Amino acid sequence: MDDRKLKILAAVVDEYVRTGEPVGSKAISKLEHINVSAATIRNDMAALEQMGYLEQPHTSAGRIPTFMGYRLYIDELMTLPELSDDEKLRLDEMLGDENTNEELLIQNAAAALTELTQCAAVTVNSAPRFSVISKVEVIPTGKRLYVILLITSSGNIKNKSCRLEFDLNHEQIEFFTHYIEENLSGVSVEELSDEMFDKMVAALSTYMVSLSPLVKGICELSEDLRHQELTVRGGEKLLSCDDLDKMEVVRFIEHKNEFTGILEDAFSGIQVKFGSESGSFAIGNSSLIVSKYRKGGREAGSLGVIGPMRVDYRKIIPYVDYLTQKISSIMSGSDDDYDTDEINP
Amino acid sequence: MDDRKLKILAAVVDEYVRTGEPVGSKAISKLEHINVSAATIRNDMAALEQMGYLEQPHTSAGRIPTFMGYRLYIDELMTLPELSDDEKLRLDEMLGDENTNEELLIQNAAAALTELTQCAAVTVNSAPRFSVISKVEVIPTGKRLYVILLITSSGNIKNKSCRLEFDLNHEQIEFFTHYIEENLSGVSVEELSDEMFDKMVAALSTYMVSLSPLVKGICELSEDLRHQELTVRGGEKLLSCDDLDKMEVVRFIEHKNEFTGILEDAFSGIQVKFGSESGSFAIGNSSLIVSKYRKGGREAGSLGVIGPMRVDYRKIIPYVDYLTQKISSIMSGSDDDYDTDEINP
DNA sequence: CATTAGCACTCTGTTACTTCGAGTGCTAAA
DNA sequence: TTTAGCACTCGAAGTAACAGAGTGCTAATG
Repeated sequence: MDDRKLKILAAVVDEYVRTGEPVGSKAISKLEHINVSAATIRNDMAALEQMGYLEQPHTSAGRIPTFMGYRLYIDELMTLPELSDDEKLRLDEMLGDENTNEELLIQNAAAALTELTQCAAVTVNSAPRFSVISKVEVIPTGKRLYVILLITSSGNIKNKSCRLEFDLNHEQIEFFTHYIEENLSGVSVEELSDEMFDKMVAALSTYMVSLSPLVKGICELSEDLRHQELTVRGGEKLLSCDDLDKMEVVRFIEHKNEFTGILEDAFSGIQVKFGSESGSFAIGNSSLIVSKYRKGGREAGSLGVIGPMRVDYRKIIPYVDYLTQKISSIMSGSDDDYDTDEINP
Repeated sequence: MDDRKLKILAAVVDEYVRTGEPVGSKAISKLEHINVSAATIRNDMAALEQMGYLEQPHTSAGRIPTFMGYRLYIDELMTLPELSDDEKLRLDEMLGDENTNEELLIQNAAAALTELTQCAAVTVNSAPRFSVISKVEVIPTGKRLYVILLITSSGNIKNKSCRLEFDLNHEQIEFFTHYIEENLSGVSVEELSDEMFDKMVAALSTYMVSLSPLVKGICELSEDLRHQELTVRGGEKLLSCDDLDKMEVVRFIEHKNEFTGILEDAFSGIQVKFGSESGSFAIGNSSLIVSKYRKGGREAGSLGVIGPMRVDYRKIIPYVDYLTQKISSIMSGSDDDYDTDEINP
């Protein structure tokens, strides 16, 4: 693989991103940093097409990058400019001051991204990989009616109303909550499984059959706890770019919560994924640029941008990068962060 | 206003809904129940256009109904066919059996509507107009950390975590919950206002300043309680009909919760609203067909369809009507319905 | 007087044809 | 190996012609 060919590929991507038109050999040859003739470029472009990095919409049109082309560009070729101090200042302002609450912080970041990139911004809260159940509480609220309260080490609280067949006395409630806490405290929310609850129901049934609705309730709450929420902001921007299928866009926005998985990937740092690359992602020809933010050293969520594949990566990536880092540092500051030792004193 | 003109207007709407093309005088004259010549119809159509019920996309095209035309058609002219037993059976099946839980019931109804009408289905839970606060609970969960629990007569439960500046002893908590319950129990959720909470903060501050975060928390919870949720299902159907602005569709789906108001109208029964009629509704040229379902005699939510204005009202209205009635009767059956007297024993 | 038949006119959508230009691949020269 | 030149291809855009649907108007009819 020629060094010049890589240079030409990068130039094609840059030009295509800039103009949106298939780019021809002549346009490339006119670029400052390219010192070969159009004919040479034509030859190289033909080779790049052979190798699968470029394609022609039709004979006698310019070339556009393929997935492989973009991939190579992003992973190896692209040079990322530093954000200027002005830009950083602007982003800081859009994010809000240090006192902004966490949810608003994320919302502001998303708003900033949509505005600056003219794409849709997406956010997800991370799966609570490290939080554990720290407290269970059962509160009578009416005739045979009880509210279960489940609190995790990360400060998440869920509740649910349960109807039993008999009323419980104080001791029974004590026994139950103790039993549950003994079995669940310290267990990571992620590890909670239906089988565990089945076992507990079985074990409790020797004591009192009618407690099983409570266990079932706790089981449902633990599902709630694992639930991740995805938000989309500025989805309408995706309609203006016509390389995206509008149906798919709407379906994505409507069923957004089914796609939390894709924003959650093992390793951290900026990631770029293409819609058609991973089978899992809904919008064909789309591109997802996303990074994680952390809170007190732990992954707390992801923030990113969805746009067409033809998008200005060199502009967007620094934005996403800066914002997630800034958010991480704000969230991990001296603010009130829930922590295990504080919850269970 | 001629009787024949009304007949012609109805025929134009019917034909336009059926074919999607502007309808001309000849097409109308061929209909069975019309016994006048095309020329006569032309005269009447010109008159109807004068009166604002019809319009021409351009000279020498057929006529299409205006908002006013649709409005008149729906309010006065349209004849609604009864659902056949087969259709009713089909709807019943799609709804699920009597044991289906309430949320699923609504989801199924929405799914049925999207499938049968090829439009988007929308649902909203009603504002909790009649529910009142029935219980307040404060639970210590950590160092200076408390969970507030708010329970309403309709079985709605909300919680929130609060950090105080000092720890509270048992008596203080007792005092606080009593104070709150005394002031709030019996008050309709709808009536809760910021001023009320301000007063309470002021009153409590003589006793203990540091309780104000708790009151603030309850205030926020009461806002949560008033929060209505709107769901859209099958929104992508709206993209295929090209009289709707795709941007507006996406914006609507993305910000759906800002539109709960429009589905909530004073009187009950089937309602048809046009996007452009009421300034409040997002999608121009759209039509909203909606009705309320009830639970135990009280409004519990609304269910309906959003489509283009050119939609088969004679088909959709009976569907929405039947489904909401059926849901009401299922929900008001012998199932476990929360009721005030059961919650506060 | 309301209704109808007839007719000239208007406007759109479609098809066929042409032209234009950008871009290519190939060949031959440097 | 690179470059200049050239014939070729293909889509986009523009034009003309045409068919068809629908109208408004006028004059005739019961």
